[in-house]
Amino acid sequence: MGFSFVLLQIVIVEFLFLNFMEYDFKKIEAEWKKYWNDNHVYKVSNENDKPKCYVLDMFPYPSGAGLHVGHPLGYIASDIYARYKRLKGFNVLHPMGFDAFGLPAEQYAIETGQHPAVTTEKNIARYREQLDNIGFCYDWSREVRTSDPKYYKWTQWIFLQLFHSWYDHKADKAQPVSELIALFEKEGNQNVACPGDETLHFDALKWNDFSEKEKREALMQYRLAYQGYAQVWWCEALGTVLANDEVVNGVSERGGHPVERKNMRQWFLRITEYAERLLASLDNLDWTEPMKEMQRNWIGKSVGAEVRFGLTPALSEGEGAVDQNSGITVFTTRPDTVFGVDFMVLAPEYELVDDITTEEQKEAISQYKTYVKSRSERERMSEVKQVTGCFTGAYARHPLTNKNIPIWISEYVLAGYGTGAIMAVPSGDDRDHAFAKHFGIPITNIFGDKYTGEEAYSAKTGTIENSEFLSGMSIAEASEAAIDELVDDGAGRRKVNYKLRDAGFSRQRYWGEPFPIIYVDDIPYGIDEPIIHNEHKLGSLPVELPMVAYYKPGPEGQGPLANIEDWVETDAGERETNTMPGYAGSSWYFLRYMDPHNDTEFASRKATDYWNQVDVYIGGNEHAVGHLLYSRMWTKALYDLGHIGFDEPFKKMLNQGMIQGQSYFMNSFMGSELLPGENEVKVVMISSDENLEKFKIPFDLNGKMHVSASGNVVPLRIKYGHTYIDTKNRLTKSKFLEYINAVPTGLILSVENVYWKGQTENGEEYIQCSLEIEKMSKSKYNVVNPDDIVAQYGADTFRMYEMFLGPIDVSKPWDTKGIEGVHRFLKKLWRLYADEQKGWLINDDAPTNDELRILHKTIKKIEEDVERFAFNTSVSQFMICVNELTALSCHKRGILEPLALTICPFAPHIAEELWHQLGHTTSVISANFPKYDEQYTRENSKVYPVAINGRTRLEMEFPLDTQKATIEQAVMADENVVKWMEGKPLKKFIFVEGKMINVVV
RNA sequence: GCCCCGAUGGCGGAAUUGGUAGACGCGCCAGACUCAAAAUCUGGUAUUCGCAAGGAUGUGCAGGUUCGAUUCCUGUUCGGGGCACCA
Repeated sequence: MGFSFVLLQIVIVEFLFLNFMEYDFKKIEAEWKKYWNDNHVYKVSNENDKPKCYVLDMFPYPSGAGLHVGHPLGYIASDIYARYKRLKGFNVLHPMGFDAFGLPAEQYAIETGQHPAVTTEKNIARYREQLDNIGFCYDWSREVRTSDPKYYKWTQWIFLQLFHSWYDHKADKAQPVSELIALFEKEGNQNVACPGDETLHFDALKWNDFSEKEKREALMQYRLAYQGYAQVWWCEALGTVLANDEVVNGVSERGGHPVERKNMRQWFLRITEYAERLLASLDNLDWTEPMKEMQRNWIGKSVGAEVRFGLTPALSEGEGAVDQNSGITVFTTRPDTVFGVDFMVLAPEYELVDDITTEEQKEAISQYKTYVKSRSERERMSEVKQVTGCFTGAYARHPLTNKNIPIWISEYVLAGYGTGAIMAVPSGDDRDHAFAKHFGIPITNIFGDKYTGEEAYSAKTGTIENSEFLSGMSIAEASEAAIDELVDDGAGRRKVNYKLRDAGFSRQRYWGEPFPIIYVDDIPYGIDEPIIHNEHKLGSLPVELPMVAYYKPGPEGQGPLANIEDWVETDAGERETNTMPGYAGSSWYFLRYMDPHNDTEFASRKATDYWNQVDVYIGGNEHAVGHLLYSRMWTKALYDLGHIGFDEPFKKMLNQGMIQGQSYFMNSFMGSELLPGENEVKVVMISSDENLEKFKIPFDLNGKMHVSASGNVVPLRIKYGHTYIDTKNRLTKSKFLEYINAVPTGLILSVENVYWKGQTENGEEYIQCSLEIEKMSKSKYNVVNPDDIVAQYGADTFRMYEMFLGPIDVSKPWDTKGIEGVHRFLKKLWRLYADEQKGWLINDDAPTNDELRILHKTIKKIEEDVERFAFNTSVSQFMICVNELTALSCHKRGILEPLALTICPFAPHIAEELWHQLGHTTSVISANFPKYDEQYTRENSKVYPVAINGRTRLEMEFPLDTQKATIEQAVMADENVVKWMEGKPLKKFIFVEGKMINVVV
């Protein structure tokens, strides 16, 4: 014992002496993080002569699971870019904050009683710690949190701007509602079509006669933030509205209660008024084409016609008659098919349905509507093979032929889509065709031979037949002619339709921004309006979210705020009890970073003019249409109203791919699972079907089988599987024991129950497991914490490894295979500067040409790569550079000082350490990025691949400025070329300068 | 179902504008150093035929355009993301 203690001491002493110049990333990283923090190295000023550059990350939602290795992928990329730009002489704004309102915190509050503000605070602290650990150059003095009253004060303020605005199509911009009122007083609304209700018409006289309520209701149809009705998931048992996410397989995720669609009064943003501008200005953005394409598709502009079908006399006469004016208007992109209409389909929610349904059909229609209430929009759109519907018994009148057209309802027509009604042309549309076949509705053929009777002819070529005056015309001609005729008859008009729908802006939740709205006699007013502000002194923002003791929903599906009577009731009236959705705060946060502590404005005009648009925005493409579209709309609205000087928020947009998790499942295992909160034992059989057969597993052992919907046995997930599984996806007996001891699985697991698949090379028994790539998420137990990686290898290795994994925009599973290589590279880099035994190695010898070539090529490559965001190839180049310099035993300051600067954006800690070791006293980030010298990057000859008939056969070297004729002569004279030509005559000689030579015979 | 993306060695990937497919790293194999191990270094490593020289094949699959295709076009399969209240 004593002996080995002495030995240990010797070893330690030896270790300390011999390794004093070792690459000690722990020490280095801790030291420089402290230095950066203490010296405010990353603080950015709004006053600066340098050109500006705004590099932004999508801010995270601080979830309880903490940051996982997938989050930093984009952050590292933007950090590299920000540091690079700073070294290149830009004043770089690179901020970070938190999207802190959201459903999960509230859900957690419901379950545990902890206030969302408390858990959010805690989660943010954790995120901050994890982010700091990676060494980002954020200016934390500019941090924003959407749940901070100082922040959401301005979210509410912007909401009020939208509430007090309308979209003026003549000026093509948002204008204050006050101007609209002035207009109405003068001439009514005859010159400003009403976006919310096309049937709303009034003159000045009528307007002035309107009551306050009527006026406000009319204005509501114009406002950019307005109230309307929308369907939500209503869960009777929980007494609450559920998010789409919380509804799984048609029942509530919590408790498995039934849910149904319910119409509720909601706030909306009239984003549809911006549809055309959002579409048009995409062309000028430096976004990826797929990203723009997704937005275009989401906006979904289509040109066609609106066609009005009248109702048959039977419906509009006699007792219980339907109003003669209430025909059915449809939108169609194919007016040319109007003579092929065999029936009409209304969305089951369509208002008129109950009025027109005949006595005989009432029961059937009612039953069908009940069924549809249980269906999500997604299901209704995607399950196309399943045809459902119901006949109303009523008929419409075809506007051109006067024929009776049966009116059906079906779930495949969505209420919020177009007009909520379609004219069905079975011979030309697949779904209409399937519907007609299914219900035996006779089909009119308007495509002649093209329609076979088997399937619809939906191609957009050919001529229209059997269609009166349209017969023989091409589709384009027929469309025009049909629209002209419909317009003449007063039965239709040309129409541009957008798939884009107004954005629902209400949530029946607690943890979100309260609306700055008070109802006076049931009329909603902004709290900045005189009736509230002057008379009741309630007008100041923010409307703070009150503390609550519990998070139960309010009466009739209202949010929890409805329960707080003191808060709801004010002198002026009742407060709005809904809160704003998650995207409210995130729609404008990039503006707040520019001037985060401003108490009097959301951001000063000076600050927004200086920083202007975000130069580079990096984030996941799951936000391609949601967040990015809303931000664009808010920016345009703020621009229209004169608050900012630009109308697009993000000049350049880059997507980061998702880092997926690796989940492991046992394929051959038998055990039993204790159901959560119950004493019931569920048998979990984990096996391939062959094993089920083979071992005749008693299904009825102690309880139920764990069987999926498809009837297959569900494989058992191994939580945090990556720490237990070997390289051949096997769980060995010892690891299995370790697993069941360490991880609470909720299972009764015992070794006796295990069916061992076989034995490993070492003779150990194992369970065969399978690997699945899934989203990295806490609930899937496949999350990898960056802290663990940083602790083991350091932040610089982690940063470079994430970049080395591949292009940032590609999704890939997380795998630590290969991280060693990157770590080795950094150690090798270090050894160019310092030797573990001999210490500091830098000398002032003059660099050789070879060394200079390596350096300058590297600088050039890094510059090109960073500018095009190809960081994976940068890492490769650094490796090549270090390998070559190592081979040359280069320890020269003239090479290694610029190299330290070049690698600084990627590995800032080691760069800072080396920079200071080289004798500098200020931060490496304040230095200048080295410039490459072309004389070292230019080659003067090229080894050309010579191909015969496109197949590379040999190589020949020529000086770069050699003429084609000279090369041709030399190539044709080469004996190898002659051999490969096999005596055939030369057909063509292709020479691409600097690339290749091809001899065609 | 609709929209968008992807598929290249055992693995992550490279090939930037249609011009030498497999850079760089991991893994694996062999060797050096070492009492030994770790660390480090050197060489090899797409498949296939061949002792070798060398040849043939090869970028999910089937076609097409081209002197030349991982790259462009058409179709198709599989995987991922989004589809409007998760963020």
